Amino acid sequence: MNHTGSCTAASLKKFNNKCAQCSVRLIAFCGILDEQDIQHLDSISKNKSFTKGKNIFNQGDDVKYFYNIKSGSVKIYKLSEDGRKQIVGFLYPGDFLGMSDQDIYTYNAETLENTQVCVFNKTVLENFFLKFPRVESKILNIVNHELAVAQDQIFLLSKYSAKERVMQFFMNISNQRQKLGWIGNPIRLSMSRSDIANYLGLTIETVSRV
Amino acid sequence: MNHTGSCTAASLKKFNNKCAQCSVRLIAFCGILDEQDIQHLDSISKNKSFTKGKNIFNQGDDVKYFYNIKSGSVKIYKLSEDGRKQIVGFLYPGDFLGMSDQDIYTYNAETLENTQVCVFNKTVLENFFLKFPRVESKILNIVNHELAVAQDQIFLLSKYSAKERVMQFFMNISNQRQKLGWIGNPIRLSMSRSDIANYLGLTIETVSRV
DNA sequence: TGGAAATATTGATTTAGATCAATTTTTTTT
DNA sequence: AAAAAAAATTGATCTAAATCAATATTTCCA
Repeated sequence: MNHTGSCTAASLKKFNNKCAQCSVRLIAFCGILDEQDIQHLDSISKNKSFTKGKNIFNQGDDVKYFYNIKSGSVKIYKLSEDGRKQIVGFLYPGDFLGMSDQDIYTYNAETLENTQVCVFNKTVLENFFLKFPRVESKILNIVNHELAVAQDQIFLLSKYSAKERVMQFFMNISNQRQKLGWIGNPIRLSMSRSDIANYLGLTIETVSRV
Repeated sequence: MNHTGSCTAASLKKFNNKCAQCSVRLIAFCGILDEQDIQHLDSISKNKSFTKGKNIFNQGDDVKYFYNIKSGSVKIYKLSEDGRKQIVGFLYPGDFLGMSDQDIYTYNAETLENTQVCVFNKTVLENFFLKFPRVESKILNIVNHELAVAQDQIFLLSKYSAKERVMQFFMNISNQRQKLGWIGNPIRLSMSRSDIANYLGLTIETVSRV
């Protein structure tokens, strides 16, 4: 065994601060935990990095981990049996992903750029919920928000014209950035035209035109 | 004061069994509660009936109540500023409705036929969650399922042809009925062609044709 | 039960956006 | 920095589903 340093439990604790100092803490589900309780969460989370275009998980895989995005962005998409693909959402710093109503992920998650995430073991985080039910309440609120966003997208796909869809997309991006406190101009989008078109239920040519 | 009967608390309790004997108990969120705990839920719930075509609540109203459907069916739909309407779901016995990510309902709920619901005061049920966190976990699972259904609908609206949409709709109805243990044939639909068309992002003429 | 109103079907025509195709621009690699 | 590859734009044509229109059928209610 390698002894490069000798630390007591107490002195270790003060270095165990990735959650306490996390840049997305206040906008993520962990924002409801105080300085004391965040240490518990810290002990069950791990940081991980993905380069651009990597799969975080795939549709059909067993749900082993939940994720929080720290930086970068992610597209989530579904594939049908015959290979058709539909992007059902874009996720940004502070967003939580990986939860499912089943034991398997119901969609693919792929990074749009270099992305840092915070990883939780599914079972361990679920046990954490038992100790801190307020955290599960917060997650419930987040999933309800995702549902509301999905219903808005249903409206868009069914009732909006191509022009309206693209306009709404930029409105959403703008609101998203405002929420993250980003005021960058000109706007640089992490997703391709092809991803935008797919998400909006249009072709790339139509998006270019409108 | 009117004394038509004198009951002790104990004798009252044995009549207080609408939840224990509820026909949808095993398929609704309350199914996870045992004979003991269901009594607590019973004491905070109230039955209510709506005739066909009545609003249970409207988009924009303050969220005061949550509902469980006991019998009948409900359509939930969103209205845009300029009056366009989009049905985002049909709900059946056992389904839970009224939860929102905000303090206001984000859609309208209207009965498709005579419908019996079970009503919970929002604040009271939220306090109940604090005592029985397993119930909130169950609700979280239900909302995750609704999200998965909404994402399937996004796929349908963006990638399926008119024929495929109508076929998928009948598949869903069929699965729904099987889950409720209904084997009725021929199938009687509670929603109009116009509702089906709206839900599937089509016109009534196209649904008639395919 | 009959007649009105609502709902559904079928037909003719139009159109928004898809598809096919040819550049042009941007990004990546050498 | 030049060449190659990838992504985006622009143009011409096509088509699935919308719209407009005319019955037909079902439901409602007096």
